[in-house]
Amino acid sequence: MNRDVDIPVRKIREDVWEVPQSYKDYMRVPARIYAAEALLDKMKSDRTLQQTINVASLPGIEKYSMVMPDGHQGYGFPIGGVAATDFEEGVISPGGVGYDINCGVRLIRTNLMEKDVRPHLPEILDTLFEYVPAGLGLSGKVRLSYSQLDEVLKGGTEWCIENGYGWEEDIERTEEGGKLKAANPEKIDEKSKKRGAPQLGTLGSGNHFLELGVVDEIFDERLAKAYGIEKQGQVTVLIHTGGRGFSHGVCSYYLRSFEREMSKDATLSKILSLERELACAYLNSDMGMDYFEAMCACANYAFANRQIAMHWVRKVFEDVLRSPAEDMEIRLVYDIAHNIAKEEEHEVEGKRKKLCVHRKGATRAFPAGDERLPPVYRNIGQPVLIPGSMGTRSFLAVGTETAKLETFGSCAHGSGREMSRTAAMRKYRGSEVREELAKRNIIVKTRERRKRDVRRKRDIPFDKYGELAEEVAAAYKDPEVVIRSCEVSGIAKRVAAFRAIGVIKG
DNA sequence: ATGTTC
Repeated sequence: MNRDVDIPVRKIREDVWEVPQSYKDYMRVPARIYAAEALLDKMKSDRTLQQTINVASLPGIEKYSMVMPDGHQGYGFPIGGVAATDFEEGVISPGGVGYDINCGVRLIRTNLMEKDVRPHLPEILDTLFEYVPAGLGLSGKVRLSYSQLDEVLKGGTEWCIENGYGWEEDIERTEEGGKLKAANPEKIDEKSKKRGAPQLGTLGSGNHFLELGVVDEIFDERLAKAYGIEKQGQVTVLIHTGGRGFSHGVCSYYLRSFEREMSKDATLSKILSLERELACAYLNSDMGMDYFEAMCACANYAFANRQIAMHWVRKVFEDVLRSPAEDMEIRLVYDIAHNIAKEEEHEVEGKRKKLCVHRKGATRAFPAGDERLPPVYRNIGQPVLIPGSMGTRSFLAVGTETAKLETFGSCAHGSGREMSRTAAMRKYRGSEVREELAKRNIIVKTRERRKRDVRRKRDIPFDKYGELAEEVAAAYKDPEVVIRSCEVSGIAKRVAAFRAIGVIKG
């Protein structure tokens, strides 16, 4: 079961572990694991540790190849992987970003209380479901021409605000102001543009969701208040989605191109033979920079996607509750990317360096005082969003000095999968998952499947809510364990917890 | 994650 028990892992301190660079000759830096022992043991049952070790072979990697407490096996990099490479001499790797570029989360607060919203919950969810389509391959309500799509790719959240999809204040409450300046629409292939143009403002599938919740517990009153989180029972909204089919197309396109290019370079050829999924290109090369600029465009698309979804949340609350969004104080707390490679400066061995920080299923977590934070949060610290799964709590945390010093200002991004989708489908029935949540007063809305649309697996009976089983809480790590490990290792500090009352599941 | 197999 535990295939990686032979890897030498030594304890650095509570919930921090290290595999020395000397373990393999291709490692350029040690591998670091931020996790409680039980989480570390789970990482040994799949390829998580081996993948973290492989990432340590990337040219230009600084300090450590890291994996966060919710880490598990992914494509090339583990999900939960963090790796920073020298921007001048190092490489960029699409596997260190993921297929869903700028998949991320947005937390919204309101001044409404659970009792105000409960009676209207079914209507709110039904209406939201119309405005923010959930499921594979669907089109959104915003219709874009190709030239408008290019404007979105360059402008991100700014384009949304200029075109009536949000408030000016939403911009500074989004990581990087919702706009990566290096974005270049010309670096996107036509096929991805065609696929992505109609999908803006859609939720997608899998673990993507739009969730109405309430404040369940406040751990730090001062910070919570600064983030607009004031009391138990206060209604909040979480949106988890990313760059849709658009980003998937771009990632696939560049992975293919990278593999062809790598065989021409001796150093990169070795990486390709070690692990094909670690395709990469020097940032200081045409191919590397093309991907970087395309990836930034995808990131802007995803920021815009979540911004437009929030716009519909404001509109639906207005329509159903018959009150202006301003009066209900439907305000963005923060929007954060958790699948991205960012140009950031960090201190390495006493020197400030320009790095490419890959966060793949990992969240930026800057502490108070960081000059890159917007004025509203500069003296408070960056809000860190760690959503749970269906029926478990989600957390709002804050970045720490330890994170800044050790993990290039990064921490966990959520609970992390623990059971494969197929395994979850075999073990649980979607309808039962839905009923169990209903017993706990959590309404789940999702696209119902028709029998003829579902490719039958012989041992799994048809269920119109079948896909819900893939996202059952038991298929994920317990978020309480993940947040504890973030705190014990020192890379984040919890501020508040939320529990869901209504979920639109993608 | 994903027009769930270019």
